[in-house]
Amino acid sequence: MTKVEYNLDQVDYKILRLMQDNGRINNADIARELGMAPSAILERVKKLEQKDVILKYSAKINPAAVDQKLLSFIFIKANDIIGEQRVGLALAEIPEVQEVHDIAGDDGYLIKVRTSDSTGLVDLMRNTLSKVEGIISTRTTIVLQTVKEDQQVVIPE
Amino acid sequence: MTKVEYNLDQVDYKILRLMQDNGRINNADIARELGMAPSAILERVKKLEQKDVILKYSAKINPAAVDQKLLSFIFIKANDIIGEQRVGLALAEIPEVQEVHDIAGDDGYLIKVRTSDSTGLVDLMRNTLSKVEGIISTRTTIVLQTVKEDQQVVIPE
DNA sequence: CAGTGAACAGAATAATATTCATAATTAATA
DNA sequence: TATTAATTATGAATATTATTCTGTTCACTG
Repeated sequence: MTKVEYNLDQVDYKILRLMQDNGRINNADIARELGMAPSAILERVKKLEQKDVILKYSAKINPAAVDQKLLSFIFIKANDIIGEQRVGLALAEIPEVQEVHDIAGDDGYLIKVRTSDSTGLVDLMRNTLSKVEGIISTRTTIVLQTVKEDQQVVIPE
Repeated sequence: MTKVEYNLDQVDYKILRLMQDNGRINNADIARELGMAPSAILERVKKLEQKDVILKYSAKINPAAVDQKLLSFIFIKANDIIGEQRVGLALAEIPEVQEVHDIAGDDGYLIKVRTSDSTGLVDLMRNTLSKVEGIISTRTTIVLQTVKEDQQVVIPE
């Protein structure tokens, strides 16, 4: 049980808002925005990283540009023991699988998968998913069009 | 119809891999990694941004740190006309809604929502979702635990 | 009310970003 | 295939940021 206290204040929230919106914003700009010294911002940001408030920085890449045009969600029923998650972890190892969620109700997982096209999806299911021990059944939902897709979180205050 | 040619080569792919993994990596480091001059990397990166291969940079924030501990997926049946997407766009405006996908089959949407807890979810559905015109029905799936969640895309070669 | 620690400012230094002129490479074509 | 044009890279110079460090303030505590 790792109970963590984050203890964030207004300034932290403002920094997070700026960095969530632009992961490459520099300390100088944040400092200007908040009317503080860049060195102070640097300290804050480092602390936010250490406290695991900021988990990672990443460049969002256009899936179409790297030929990953098909997005699908797959519900997977598994025979995992409660609490354990052998299947979930195995699914998480697959590069095309962007998300693995343990969901309530169906003793199963919901995963998000990106492939080049429907052929790629079929291949993935045949060659990779089928190799995962403990999968009982799957139900696939194809995405026709994505209206919004980000990881932006609502920041308080 | 905006048909785009991305025309990426090995070097671009390597850059994308590095930047997807670390959105704050600097040109100097990329240059060292690839055995090129930093100025050349800068040019490449700028081109990747202009071509919309790199869509955005962002800091991934720990949802728990900002009290957004509950993740849910909601299937939404709507009476949108095919091709149009009034409902989808309205859903996309809601800050708690991170994703809106137009899905095949059910003439509906699949959305991903983050709230503080189940109370927050209920509030959102009562106060915000219910205000969206054209929603026929919803079916909610609660996430108990997330095993993996990123936007990393498989980069060729 | 001295002592301690956290947070910030400001100055100095180190590192990186950016610009630009030139060279190398590649592609196009006569 | 030689020649030109266009693209891409280099390397040096400069601008901007990151980072370090010292000193100050302020809140808290014994």
